[in-house]
Amino acid sequence: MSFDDQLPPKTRLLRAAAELLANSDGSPVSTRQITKLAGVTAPTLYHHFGDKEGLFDAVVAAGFEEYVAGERDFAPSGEPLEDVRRMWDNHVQFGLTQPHLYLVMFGNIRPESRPAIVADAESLLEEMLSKAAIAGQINVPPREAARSILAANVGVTLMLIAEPLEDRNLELSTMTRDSMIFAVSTETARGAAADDSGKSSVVVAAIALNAALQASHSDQLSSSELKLFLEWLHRISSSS
Amino acid sequence: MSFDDQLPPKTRLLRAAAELLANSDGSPVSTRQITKLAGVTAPTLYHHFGDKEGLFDAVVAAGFEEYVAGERDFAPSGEPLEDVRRMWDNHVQFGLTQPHLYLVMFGNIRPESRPAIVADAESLLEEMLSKAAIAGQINVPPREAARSILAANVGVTLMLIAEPLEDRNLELSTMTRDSMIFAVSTETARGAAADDSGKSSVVVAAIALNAALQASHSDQLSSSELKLFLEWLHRISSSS
DNA sequence: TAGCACCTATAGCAACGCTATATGAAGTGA
DNA sequence: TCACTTCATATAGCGTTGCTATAGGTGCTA
Repeated sequence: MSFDDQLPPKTRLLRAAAELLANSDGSPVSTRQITKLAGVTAPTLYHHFGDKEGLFDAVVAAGFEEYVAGERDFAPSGEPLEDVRRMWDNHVQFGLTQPHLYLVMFGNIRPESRPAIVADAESLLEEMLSKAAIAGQINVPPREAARSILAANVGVTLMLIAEPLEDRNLELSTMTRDSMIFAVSTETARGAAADDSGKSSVVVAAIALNAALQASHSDQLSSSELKLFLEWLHRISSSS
Repeated sequence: MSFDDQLPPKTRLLRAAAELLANSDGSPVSTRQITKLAGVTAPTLYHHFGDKEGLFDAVVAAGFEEYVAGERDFAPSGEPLEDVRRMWDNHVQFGLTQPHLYLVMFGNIRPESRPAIVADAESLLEEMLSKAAIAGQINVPPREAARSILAANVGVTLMLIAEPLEDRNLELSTMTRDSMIFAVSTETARGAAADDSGKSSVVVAAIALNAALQASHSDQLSSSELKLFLEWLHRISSSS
């Protein structure tokens, strides 16, 4: 009926909220349910978390830790784009196993907590994409690529969550994933060769150099020189 | 204070709900607010719509009509993939101008109404993609392509909605859009490059950029800027 | 022992979604 | 014209929600 009485009320509240949130089929979870399961009374909740939303934020933060841990856990394969694929799949998997947590994290607009979470997820991806950029494997700046891929990843995951379980088709995920990665990558594992002027190769090289510079802290240029240099690089990178 | 008394209560309820939903900054809208603005009492709402959710569904349905109308309004350009681009942009625009409506439509899981809406949006896209398929312009079945593109479209739109208005960057949309379309299309308007021997370092990238720049006559930099830029490049390239 | 944070409980408020019941208006058939 | 049905609206109030004013314990330090 109630929770482990040894644990402090704050922890019991967190666990109770997480459990109820996970098992509620989309229906809202009331503070009374939570406090009853945790074996405490209302003011305790508000003392520790200020708000119902505050409690949920704490639950989400915990869930996000789990998500990030999942994203970091596998060792780099040496093939950055392959790792990006695994990060994508891990993201989808997290959304499907914890749909309610995921919805609070990504399916809502909550100007306070959401951008931070999104930014974190983005930088995880960007980190990996930077490696790909250094290896000259992508033709788009890592930051933009990360934003774009993450957006598609979120969209796919929400789509799958909303779909009834029986006709949930993961092919949507793999197809969209590979489309996005293919689009930003320099591999031309596609038919007809390319002719185009050297312009896009300039862009690729500029992006690669930019990423490499970020990673290496080269000291060949003074900081003021470097600043201007990077600005020019960016200008070159973002030419059409 | 109240709404046009000439209109039937049902219509007034719909308009009041739509107006309040549009102007509420994410905060929930109560039935009491709605009935007060519409100038009716509670049972009237429940007589016509059964439910608060029923009323909201009706509002969403109206909003969806508007969305579909927007998707259909422009005449086909004869270039199906170009039309897909415009549908994408229209979708994003709809989401940004009616964020709360959009969130109810796409950012939630509501097993009843959502799949129908999604299916409709999907078939609009699929219709257009079928034309592209007939013209041999895509290399993926239209249905799968539509699902995939729509998922990415939704993800991007939610991303943009969640972003604070001042640093909302539509480039995310166009880039993701073109990535998705490029990935499913048979056109290979892609640059060469991807020559690199695999070893990646600042030096290699700098050399590559240097060579590429020599060959391409990029006009992103003025001649004086270019001169200094190349000098720095050389300094970086000849570092130990 | 006194004082002081900290934490928790009792009790209850205002607002919420919703409804049992009643009343009015409008049409229909004899 | 009159009962009868049907649809639409209103009065009043139920149960639940998120939240809080207030007070009581508990364990420290002085």
